[in-house]
Amino acid sequence: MTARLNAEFVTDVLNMVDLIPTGRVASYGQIAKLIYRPHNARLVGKVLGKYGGKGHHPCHRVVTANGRLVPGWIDQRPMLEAEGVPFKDENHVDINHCRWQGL
DNA sequence: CGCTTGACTCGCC
DNA sequence: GGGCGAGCCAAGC
Repeated sequence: MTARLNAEFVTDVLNMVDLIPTGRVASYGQIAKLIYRPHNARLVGKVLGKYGGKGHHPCHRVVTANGRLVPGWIDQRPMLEAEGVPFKDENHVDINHCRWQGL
C-alpha cells in the first residue's frame, strides 16, 4: 500500500474494505488513513460507488464517520443488520460499538 | 482548460 | 449536542 494517486489507491481501498470482518464497519476516513490518504475520504466513497459496486467488495460495511449509511441506498441497512451490526437509527449505525479496529 | 459536484471530515458556534 | 462552513482530491461537463 504505497502512496499512489491512481489504480493503486483504488486497489488499496477495495483491499481494505474486503478485509473488514463481518459484523463490523469502517468509516471512509479510517480507510483513507489506512491507505496513507487521510484527506481522500471522499475519493474512497467515489471509488466504492464505482469499482466497489462493480466488484465483489463489502462496500456496505463502509459508512461515514458519523455512522450514517449511504443516502439513497436503502438496502445497506438490512444487509448490515443481517451481519449483526447494531443500529442507532434507520440511517445510522452504532459505529462506536461496531467500528472496525483492524489497525 | 476551468468550474461544479460528491457514498467525507473537522473545527467552530 | 446539533447545525454550519471551510478544506481537499479527483472525475465529469
